[in-house]
Amino acid sequence: MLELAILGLLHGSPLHGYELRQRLKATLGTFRAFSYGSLYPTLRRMKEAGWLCEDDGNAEVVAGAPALTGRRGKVVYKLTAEGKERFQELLAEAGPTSWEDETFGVHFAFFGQTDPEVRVRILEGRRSRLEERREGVRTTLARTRSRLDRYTLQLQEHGLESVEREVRWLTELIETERRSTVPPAVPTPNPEERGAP
Amino acid sequence: MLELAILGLLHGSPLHGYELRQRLKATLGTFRAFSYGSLYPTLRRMKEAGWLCEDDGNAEVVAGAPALTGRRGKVVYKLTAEGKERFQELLAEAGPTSWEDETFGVHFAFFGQTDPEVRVRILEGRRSRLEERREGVRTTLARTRSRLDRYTLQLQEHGLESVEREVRWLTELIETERRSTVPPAVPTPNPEERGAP
DNA sequence: GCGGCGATGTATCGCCGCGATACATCGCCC
DNA sequence: GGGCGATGTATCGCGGCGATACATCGCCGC
Repeated sequence: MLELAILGLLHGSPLHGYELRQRLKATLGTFRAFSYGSLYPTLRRMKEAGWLCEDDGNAEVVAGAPALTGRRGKVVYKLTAEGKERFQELLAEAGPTSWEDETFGVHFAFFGQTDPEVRVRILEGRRSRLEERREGVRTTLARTRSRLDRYTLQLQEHGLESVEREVRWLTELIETERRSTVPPAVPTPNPEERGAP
Repeated sequence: MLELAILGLLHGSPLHGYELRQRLKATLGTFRAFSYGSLYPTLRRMKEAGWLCEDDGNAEVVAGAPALTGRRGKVVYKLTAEGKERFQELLAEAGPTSWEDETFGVHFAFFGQTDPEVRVRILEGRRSRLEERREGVRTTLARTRSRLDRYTLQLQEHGLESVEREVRWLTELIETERRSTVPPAVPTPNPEERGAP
């Protein structure tokens, strides 16, 4: 998850750890913080895996930063070719099957780097998982409702509403995505039915 | 966090691991699952700490025979006196300062076991943390809005709305809590019922 | 000039919880 | 009478968090 985020941010421009974290907060801050305690080890791991390498010395490509001259021990990372591959690979993957998994958020943040079909697929995947979850909660809630005390019940219902809200959001997004994917009035007769309803 | 949940559930009646997990899903399922991978180690830790003990009513003396090659019995846990203390202690604590911290949900689920003042304090604490967070997001969002691409922006805004929604929820709860808390020695002459469930 | 202090910057440690996995027993239905 | 799903206990590796430890930089007051 963090891996994907790093790949995505570094896809724009090379960055060093601290800066990376600022970007992380700026782009994903609403649902995830990512402390240094995970950032630095992950960077190291990724470097060892070959997705990243150090961009030392000459690069002044760092955009929008104050007048920094990289003379200190800043370690600037950039993507390798394998890293870019890996990024696309991860982006296109549907992401794990857990409803708690916030990897979706990271996927979503980098939707700009993907094709429309992948976007729709991922949005629908996320929605399905949430719907399963919603049904699960509804079922157990219906079965146990009478035994739950007031607060537990309120908690469950609030949670349920959150899930429902996100499902609605996703549905909107999917529709928008579909609408904007409409083939631009090409005179070609529409021979191909696009998969899932 | 899981510790608090276990304490709370065992406060009702002694349970064994599997059952505990079912309850966990039923009462906290909307925001947390708690796998066995955390449940069993936590139980062990808590037992060692003295909050729990085994509620093994019968037949423990048969230790001599090496013949029991299988036959793992259910391990039923119950709270010790210290465990009950610990529960109250944890319940009354305001819970850590992180906005991601879902310990609040566990607190809330066991509000029935606490006094009204503690409830209000915890609700307000949670709300404060969310408000801080909301302001932080708003600020960075205002500053970086123009540089963010469409999807990132949408993500941030959705997240922001979620936070706002929860703040509203909490505010309602606080008001309800305040209203239903009978202020000591204030003879308000308005006995009208508000139709609270 | 100089001393403090907050922002920038890299890095590690211990803990917690998750998902996967392994293994064993029970009970019900075909 | 046997298969299979629910019940049940337990462990492992890993990803992420919060705290912490150090450095350096740049700006402020004095």
